[in-house]
Amino acid sequence: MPRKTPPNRREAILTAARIQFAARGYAGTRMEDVAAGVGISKAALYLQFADKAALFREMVDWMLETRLPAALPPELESAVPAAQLEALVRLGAAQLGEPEIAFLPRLVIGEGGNFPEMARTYHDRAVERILRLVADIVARGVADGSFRPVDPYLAARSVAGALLLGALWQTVFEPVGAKPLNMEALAASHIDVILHGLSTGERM
Amino acid sequence: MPRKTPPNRREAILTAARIQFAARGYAGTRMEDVAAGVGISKAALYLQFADKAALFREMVDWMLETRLPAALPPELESAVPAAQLEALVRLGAAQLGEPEIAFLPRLVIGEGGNFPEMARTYHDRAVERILRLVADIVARGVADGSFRPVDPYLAARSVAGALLLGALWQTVFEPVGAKPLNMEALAASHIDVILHGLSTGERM
Amino acid sequence: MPRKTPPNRREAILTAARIQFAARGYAGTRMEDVAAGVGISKAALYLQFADKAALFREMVDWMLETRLPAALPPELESAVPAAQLEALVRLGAAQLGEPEIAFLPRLVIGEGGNFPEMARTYHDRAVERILRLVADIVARGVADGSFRPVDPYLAARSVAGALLLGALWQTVFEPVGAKPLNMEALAASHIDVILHGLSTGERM
Amino acid sequence: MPRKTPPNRREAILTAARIQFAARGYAGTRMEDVAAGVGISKAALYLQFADKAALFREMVDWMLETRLPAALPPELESAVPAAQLEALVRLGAAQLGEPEIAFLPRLVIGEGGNFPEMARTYHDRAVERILRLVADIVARGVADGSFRPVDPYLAARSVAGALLLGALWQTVFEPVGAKPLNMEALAASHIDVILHGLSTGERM
DNA sequence: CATGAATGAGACTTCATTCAT
DNA sequence: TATGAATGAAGTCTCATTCAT
Repeated sequence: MPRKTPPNRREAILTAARIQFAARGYAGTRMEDVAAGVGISKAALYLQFADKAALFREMVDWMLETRLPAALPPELESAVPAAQLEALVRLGAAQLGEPEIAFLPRLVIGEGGNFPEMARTYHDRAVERILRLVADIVARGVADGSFRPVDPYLAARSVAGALLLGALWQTVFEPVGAKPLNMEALAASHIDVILHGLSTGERM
Repeated sequence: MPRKTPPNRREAILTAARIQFAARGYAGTRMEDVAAGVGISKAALYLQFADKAALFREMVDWMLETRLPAALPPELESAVPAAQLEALVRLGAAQLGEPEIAFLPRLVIGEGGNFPEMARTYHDRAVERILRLVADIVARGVADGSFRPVDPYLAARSVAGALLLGALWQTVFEPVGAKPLNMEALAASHIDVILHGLSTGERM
Repeated sequence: MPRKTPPNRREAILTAARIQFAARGYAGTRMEDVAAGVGISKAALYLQFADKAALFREMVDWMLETRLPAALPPELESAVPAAQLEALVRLGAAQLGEPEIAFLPRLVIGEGGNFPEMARTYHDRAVERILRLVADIVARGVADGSFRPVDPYLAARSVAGALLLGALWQTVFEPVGAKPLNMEALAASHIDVILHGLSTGERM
Repeated sequence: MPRKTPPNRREAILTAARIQFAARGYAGTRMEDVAAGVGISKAALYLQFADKAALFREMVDWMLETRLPAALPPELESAVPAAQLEALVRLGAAQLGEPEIAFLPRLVIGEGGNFPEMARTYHDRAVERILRLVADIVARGVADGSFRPVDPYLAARSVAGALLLGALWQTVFEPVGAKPLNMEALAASHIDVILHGLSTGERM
């Protein structure tokens, strides 16, 4: 019926693709399912995307573009490292607590082997960026004496690891009956441990 | 060609399956690839395993049975909690540093959605067991005053998270060009941060 | 190649299926053969039928629906039982004389073991109905004194048996060299014997 | 264990084959099932029979050789045609009432298309022989004036048809819920109808 | 002779992708 | 542009048949 393709047609497809890929993985998702999710024909998908792999890749890219920026808070520029770290962990936990975002790490981990460029993109734009952000904060703390002299980039893994674990817990294990994990509580505990672990003790 | 089935035929298949599934994921692996990996015909696989899904599940179970026990060290029963934790993290890092084991978390994360029982088994036998082990050590430390009063089970995630991140880094991102991660160095740094974060400061 | 599916695509497939199944039986028929018979691809069959078994079952159902009604004559209501019986036998012989119909009993007999529902349907819709029809006529003859007091339902088997034998003769034995059987002659002889056997002697 | 093949090994296989083929048809029967029925290995079957088709054919031949002769009674040579016919129908009904024999017509009808020689053999040795036997009796009756002047060979179909119908009823339709058919009662009714139909009326 | 183990060939199905309307 | 219909390419699984012991 719509003569002109609605301008949001692409997004509608990407959204349907996100849902299907998140639920069934790349191989388990049929183009027909995605089409049905949008309410259009299979063939119409190919008017917007070259093939299934392209749809998958562009969906991941789209998620990185539209959802990730929100994860990088520009406003706490001036805070002390400890406060910045705390805010960042809390923010990350909140983001990864949402299923619409938490599925991404899972998907990248699972399909990365068959989509190297995608894994690379995800690494560059999400993982590396976040680790770098954390590492910078840690480095600043070390520099100003509020943090002990640790390797910032390695320490960043100590910071980020628990959040990744939490996200995967929710998407992989809770659906099969694992005890639900409260991401906020995890964040609070993690912040407590991490900040104690990093701080020199003078402040904080 | 071979006369009597070598007694390790099953294991040979499982090994080939491990390699293929690790490399291409469940859907990406063709039974023919596995058979070729063993040097037998496709049909011979079905002499040992009911179908592809069974082969996959049994491969994961087999990994859990044969590789996991080594991860639970009985010898440091009597050590102080901090020492136990340190040993455990070092051990975990070493284990997850080996590609033959590191692929498992990746596979479970990626295929868990389509193999719920497998995800459940992995959760029960690996994830939960390790978290519980760590949590028990932490609890003991809290009890004897060497650790600050933290929630042991949440803290266990702070401990395990970095190792998981390291394992996934190696299997997911290093193959696509990410900077190699030295698991030993990560373990050392993580131990430093975590023990500082948990300890009361009197000892250690 | 064809643009719009001809509206008779389903029927075309069913017809090709009839021919193949009649010629080779269920197991002996390959979906590829059926597809080739229609001039389409194998995959196109699955657009219309869920699987091979469904195609087989629906072909039999379709035959029962489209061909059977013709075999059940509603018009000789008012005739005397003997005349009704004669007409019915003649009609049955004519119907079963056509190869496009005669294969059905053969197929049901041969594959009924593996397709119980089909056997049941065939029994209900063809066999039982015809036997009942004959039995009713016989019962009417017994009631009006033109037939001897026989068990109508058993006598119906005496009536139908020869026709079944004739149909199977043509489909099973003639192809391997048996002496051809003239169904009309068989019908005439059978009518003679049967009517003499049933009648009281007053009329006829 | 048995060093020498037991002399009844062939028969044991044939018996197992009979059971399996009767239950599942030719295609539905796996050599493994037959072997399991005998309690030997699949390979052992090939020591006695060239291949599956040979086993099938020889099983049918074996049935014809061992079971059919019993159907031809030598003792009523001297009886009147009517009595001979009655005895023959009763005997045939009794034979076809046994499942171990009744499956044969069904099998021949179902698989005859794929085993022309078998169909031919069955025709020659069973069908034709019985029809000829009946026809001879009828001819004798016609000759001695006890039967009306009918075509003996066609009339033989009137005689045999009901029995065939009865046998197929039992093997094809009773297993799917059709009302059980008492072969003895059918025989009695059939004899009544047929003899009345054939006889001149003077005797009998 | 007997068999456990192996395999080649084949059949069914699925699905991403294309095309004529 | 949108789509219903079609298909080629694959992949899983089965099973009759064959060896080496």
